Amino acid sequence: MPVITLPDGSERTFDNPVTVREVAAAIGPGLEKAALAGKLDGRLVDTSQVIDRDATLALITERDPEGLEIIRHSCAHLLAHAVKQLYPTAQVTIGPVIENGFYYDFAFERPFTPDDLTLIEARMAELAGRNLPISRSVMARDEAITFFRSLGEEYKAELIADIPADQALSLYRQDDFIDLCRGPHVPSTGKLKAFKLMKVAGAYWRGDSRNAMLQRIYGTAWLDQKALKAYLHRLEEAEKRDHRRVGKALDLFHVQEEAPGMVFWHDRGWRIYIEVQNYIRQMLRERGYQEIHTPQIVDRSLWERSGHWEKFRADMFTTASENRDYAIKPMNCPCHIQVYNQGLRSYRDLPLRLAEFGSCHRNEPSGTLHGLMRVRNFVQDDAHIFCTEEQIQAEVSAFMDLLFEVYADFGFTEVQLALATRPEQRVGSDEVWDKAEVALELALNRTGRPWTLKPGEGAFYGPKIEYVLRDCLDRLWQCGTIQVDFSMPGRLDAHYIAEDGSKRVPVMLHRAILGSLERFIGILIEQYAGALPAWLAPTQAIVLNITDHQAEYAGRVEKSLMQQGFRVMADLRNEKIGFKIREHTLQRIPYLLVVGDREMATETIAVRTRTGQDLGSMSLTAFVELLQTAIARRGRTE
RNA sequence: GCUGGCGUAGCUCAGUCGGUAGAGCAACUGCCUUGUAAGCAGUGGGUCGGGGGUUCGAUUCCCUUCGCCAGCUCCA
Repeated sequence: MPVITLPDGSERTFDNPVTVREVAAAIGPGLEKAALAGKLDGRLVDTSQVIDRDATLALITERDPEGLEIIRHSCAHLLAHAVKQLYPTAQVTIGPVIENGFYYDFAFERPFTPDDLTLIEARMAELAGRNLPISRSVMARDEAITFFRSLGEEYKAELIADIPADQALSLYRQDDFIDLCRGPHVPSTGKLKAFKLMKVAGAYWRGDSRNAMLQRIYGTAWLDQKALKAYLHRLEEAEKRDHRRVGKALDLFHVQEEAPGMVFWHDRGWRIYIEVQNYIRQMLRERGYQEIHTPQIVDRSLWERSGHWEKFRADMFTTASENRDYAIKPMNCPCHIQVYNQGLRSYRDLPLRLAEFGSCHRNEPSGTLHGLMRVRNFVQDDAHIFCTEEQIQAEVSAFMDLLFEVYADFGFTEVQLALATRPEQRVGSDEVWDKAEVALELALNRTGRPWTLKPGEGAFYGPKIEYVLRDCLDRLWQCGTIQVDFSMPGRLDAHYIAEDGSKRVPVMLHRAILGSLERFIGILIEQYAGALPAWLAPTQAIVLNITDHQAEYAGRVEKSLMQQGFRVMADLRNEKIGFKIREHTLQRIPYLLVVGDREMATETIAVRTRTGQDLGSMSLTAFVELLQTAIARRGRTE
């Protein structure tokens, strides 16, 4: 005699056990039709779920966020169903929901081609059109292993073997296709109305590179065709912002075969680079950092002492001269300790903050290189803070304040924060780890921002906080970081004399705000789609004459602005003004200064923005003021 | 590094079921002296990523190598 409590608080009593679908039907036929699943006492279940005792129930439809997730999950099954029909020898593995869609991994004797995807998608549409009922059943674990073995599904059997023996498993069947799945699923395939297969790529079985490589088919799924189209359109728009495309169009940088993963910065890109660097340089100075500069190439013996030679040799570029082996530095810290070690340090010197725009080389695997985002040669806004254990907390907090201030100046407010804690393999006592992890956690909580925990993902020498930004295609890139290091100062003989006269080893904090300047600029380019704010724009204003007659005046305007410290150019070509405006607007120059006879006569300039706004004619002084205001605002919008 | 796809003019791309290539934009030359997102005409430009093989003949087919793209793994 179950009593069902609905989300609005109302109760319905049934004489016999009922299914979720029957409850929906009792409320109304429209709801019965719309129900995709139920939420029974907070747990997502199928509409076929039988309820035999009192419970709270919410019906899940397209309007609930869970509804779309279930649709995507069922789409993954539909994909597997279609693949098994078309290619019976393919083996199914897993098919989870991801952001914007789903994927399914298959083991198959030959690669899937784009033509295969077309066929598979067509079969999916056909199966969806037949509105096949999806039914759930339960099977004992060992029985399930035998069952999937008999189907030749070895991967599935392996997955099930990892589940405790006493546990019963749920199976989902649609037509001739049966898959192991926790569920829930939509009641029938007709609920799947808007999906598209996107791409096929390799993926290791169980995410382990020692395992076989499977084929992963990615798809996207939405509530209706309109939402699907909107998503595809969004993707196209995002691709237009891709920093590799924009970097070429705006003549910022290039890469070429002879130097894979290393950037040739052109004048315009380098102006951005310098501007970013100088900004950070100033911020660090104001906060008590010293800027130093250390060698690119250092003898092997230092890397042996630091531990890099043993652990990361394959990832370092090396060179040799006169019977000595060298490594091109992959990071700056060992060199910074050398600077620290010059002279005897006192506790009064701490915290000592050493910063460097150090150019590092790491021999990253070829498959991981990606435009400016993942390169083999990069410059970090790197610094190492040498301090006592007691100072960790204050230094981390001060760093966080600085970091958010800097990110805000660049217009980034959405930052993902994560704390990576002690890994299995580590150095240092648990006591010290406790202290460091607590210090980082306190600093995170103090921000009032959400953060995630990554247990066991800290470095072997200490825990760290990661600051992650997204690119235009929703890929995540770590930019800032702060890491506590208990190991390296000791390995490289760093000491200070404490208040009581004893000799102690300092703690070292590795920290960066932008991380790699290359990556950060890549993200900036995408953030602004190339239209960088005035303070970063390679060219802040361009003077355009209408005819040769104003060439001399235009030159004077250019020179005056240049002498006042602005990045300005003049375009005196014999072209129509419309042509010039189009070209420089596409080059994303913030201000276009048009000078014709009228302006020349009145000693003014006609100002137009790259967004097409006409600011009218004004004196040069008025424009300088306007430009200065824009520059001072940096990337902040308020 | 792994799996798959791709590599044609400065750029974006077409093409060749094997007979040494084409468009638009850009560049160059000339005309036009122009008022807020493309003025007109003409000209030049490619060892079709590199190497090897098959063939009378390869940009096209095969092998190999490098790079790029997508994803996976990795990222001190």
